Amino acid sequence: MSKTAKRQRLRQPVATRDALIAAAQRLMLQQGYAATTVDQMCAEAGLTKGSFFHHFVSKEAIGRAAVDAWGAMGTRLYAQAWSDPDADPLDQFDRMLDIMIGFTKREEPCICMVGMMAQELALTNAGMRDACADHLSVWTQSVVRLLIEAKRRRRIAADFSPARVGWLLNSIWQGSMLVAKVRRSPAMIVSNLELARTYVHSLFAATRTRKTAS
Amino acid sequence: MSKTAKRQRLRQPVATRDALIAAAQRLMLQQGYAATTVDQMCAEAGLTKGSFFHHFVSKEAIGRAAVDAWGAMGTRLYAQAWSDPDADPLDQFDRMLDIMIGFTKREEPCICMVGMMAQELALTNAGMRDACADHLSVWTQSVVRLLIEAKRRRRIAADFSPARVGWLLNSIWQGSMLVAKVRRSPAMIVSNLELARTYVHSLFAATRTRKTAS
Amino acid sequence: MSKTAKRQRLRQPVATRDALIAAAQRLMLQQGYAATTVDQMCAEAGLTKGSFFHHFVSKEAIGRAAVDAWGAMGTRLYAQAWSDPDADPLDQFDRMLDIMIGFTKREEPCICMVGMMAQELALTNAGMRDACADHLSVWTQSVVRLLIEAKRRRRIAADFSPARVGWLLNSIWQGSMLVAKVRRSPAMIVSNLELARTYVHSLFAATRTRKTAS
Amino acid sequence: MSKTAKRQRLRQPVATRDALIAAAQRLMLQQGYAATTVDQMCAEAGLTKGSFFHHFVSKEAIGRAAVDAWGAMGTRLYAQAWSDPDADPLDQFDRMLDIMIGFTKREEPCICMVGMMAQELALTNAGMRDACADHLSVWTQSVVRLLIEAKRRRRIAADFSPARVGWLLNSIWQGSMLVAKVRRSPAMIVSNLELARTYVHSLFAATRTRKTAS
DNA sequence: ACGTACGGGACCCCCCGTTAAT
DNA sequence: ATTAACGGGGGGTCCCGTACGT
Repeated sequence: MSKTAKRQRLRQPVATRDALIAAAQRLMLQQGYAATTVDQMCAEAGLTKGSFFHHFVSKEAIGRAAVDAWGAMGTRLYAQAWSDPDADPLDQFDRMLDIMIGFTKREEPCICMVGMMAQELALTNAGMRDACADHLSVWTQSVVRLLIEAKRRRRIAADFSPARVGWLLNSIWQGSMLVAKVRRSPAMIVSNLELARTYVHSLFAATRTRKTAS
Repeated sequence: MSKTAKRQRLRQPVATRDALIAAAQRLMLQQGYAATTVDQMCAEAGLTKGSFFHHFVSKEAIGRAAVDAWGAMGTRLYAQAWSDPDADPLDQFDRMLDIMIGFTKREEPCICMVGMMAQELALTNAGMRDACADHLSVWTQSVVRLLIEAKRRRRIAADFSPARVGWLLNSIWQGSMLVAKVRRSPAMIVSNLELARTYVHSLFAATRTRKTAS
Repeated sequence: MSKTAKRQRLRQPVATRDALIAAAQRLMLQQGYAATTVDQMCAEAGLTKGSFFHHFVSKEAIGRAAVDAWGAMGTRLYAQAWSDPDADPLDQFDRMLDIMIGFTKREEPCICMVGMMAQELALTNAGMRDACADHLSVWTQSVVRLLIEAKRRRRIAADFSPARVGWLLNSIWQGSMLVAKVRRSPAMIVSNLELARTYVHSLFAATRTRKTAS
Repeated sequence: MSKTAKRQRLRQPVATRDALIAAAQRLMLQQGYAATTVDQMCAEAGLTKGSFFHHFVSKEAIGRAAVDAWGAMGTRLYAQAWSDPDADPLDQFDRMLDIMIGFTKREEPCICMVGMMAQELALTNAGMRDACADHLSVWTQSVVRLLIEAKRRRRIAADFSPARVGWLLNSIWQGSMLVAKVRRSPAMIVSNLELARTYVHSLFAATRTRKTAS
């Protein structure tokens, strides 16, 4: 009894797996993929290496799982912005920016797992590269959809390509986190997001505040 | 004879050192810092590992030297844009964007050593982080100077902070390279840079043609 | 098959660990600490280097374990001399000297692991130094206890300090092994021990034969 | 001019050689032979490795030179004790012990280069072993000569072998330095030497103080 | 006499993954 | 599901020694 009890810590494979993924995210966000060792992840999750390879066939596998979990988390996070499909597209866009800004206020430095893995592994690990591309696309497509919808509903100041603007916004977001990390200036991320907000609004003829006021 | 056959290299320490740095840049741009081994760099430079540590005291040292060399290279590259101090600031800005666009047309994927090292090491290597921050600042400051000068010479559409815009542009540049890498879409970098160009121009009331008129 | 052929060892961690310690003792006694490599110890123990660090966190750790094992072995060896607490202290002392003399008759050169590590590492490795000091103290204290007891039971020729004499004896023992090693003269150790025996006896007024008379 | 001046630091090959030997002694006394690197010795002596191998063909060569220099130094030191060949042998012996005791009072820990190298290298380096044996013999023979002379001049309490006692004394001296190093107790060396003094005096019928008094 | 560039090698450490057992 | 023991195989570092200028 006591022996078997001691031996099997949880018997909750899902929880154990999630703990490993969380450990992978923490460590890889901090150190990158290559510098993070399986032993470190095991230590963080409180188990041993033999157990690790029961849940993940390789280090690469947990890396993939960690980015995928991160992508899903991001999708859930942003989903709050467009939970109301009838809301004004620009309002939804603003809510999304606010969510991003909120993300920068956390204690940990504002880093994106997808951006980390993309930068480090894109040229050497095609699977990881494509996974990162997919996660970035999901978010970008949401923005593009918003912009298309806004174009339909509003007058535009000058024509623009929603897809191009969507990718620009994603690039700004990723680049801001990167640059802010070395500068240790989370405030710069907010600054960049606000400039992006103004930019997007400027694409449309009437500013939103005026529109709602009118 | 057979012993003396395995002669030393060229007795050109500077060339050897430069070869090592070039190898470090090539490999680290491709694989990242941690995944790049000293053996790989030596093989690329045609040197033995025993000799490596005569030129660099550690792997970290060559990493630093490689980013610093990259930073200097970038500074030289951009310097062409503002070689003529009397030129119109916005023209200089456009030339700089053209240089960047030209950079994306090379055969190798468009990656920045500073951005790579920053992403991977900012949180674990303070020295590298600060070096990267310095290199980013140098370039940003050049842009900021241009914007300040442009503000003085031209009418502006709406007030803006040159510093904030400068960092936004740098974030766009870094983020574009990051995102383009996973998407394998160098065209997206050009798209983003063109949008940035339009954005900056839009900050000023008068078009550039007026300047020539004045 | 061919893969499973290279099976793991015996799955006897204790035996493996002991084999490693024995290998460490053999090699370090022969070559010293610094000149002994982890590879050599693994080869002697029939283990691979990769496995070594599962049992010992570092080379220093196995060095410590090896001296501690040596110290324990010595304590067991000497314990035979004072197994009978009622025996005459000088008889016990003589038995101890006989045990030492027996130690010099083995095939291997008569060397003490504690003395080896002490000489080489005392000034650069405080942990090892203190461990060696402890092992030396244990043995010295046993001798000191004997001398104190002998003083109580016998008349002394002239007053002496048991502690000082105890450390002198230990110094003779260690110094004899050292000098005998370079002279390749184990006989000298015996000679020194016999002189030490006579010296200790001379500290007491009555010969041992009187004791049996009393 | 200035170039050649800078290039050849001393043009005093003997001084440079001596500086290297002194560095070797300092470092090897501290760390042992194997742990001392050629680079360390060069740094201590203020020159570079290329120059080192001009003076010594190998690391082993400087090791030998260092022990030989140490042996010669010891011989000079002890020679003060028997500078007057007509003096009483036991007085010369006492002076020698006083010189040894003086040696323990220095700031550095009391260590003997010969004992260090002997302990570490006796079983792996026959040349070094024999060199150490020679240096130990030289000193022992001086003591033996003293004891033989004393036996001729004085009445002895009981017969003894000068050679055996000479080697015992040397063993005490070496063992005391070894044990004192780990115990960080230079006082123990003095204690041991004083006990040795008393022991040697006890070999002769009349104590010296009485003899001079009478 | 002395310095610099370099070669070859190996040392300690550790890393990813597997196997057998519980 | 979880663990400990273990295997290969580098990774970074450094070490001793040499060749070759000056």
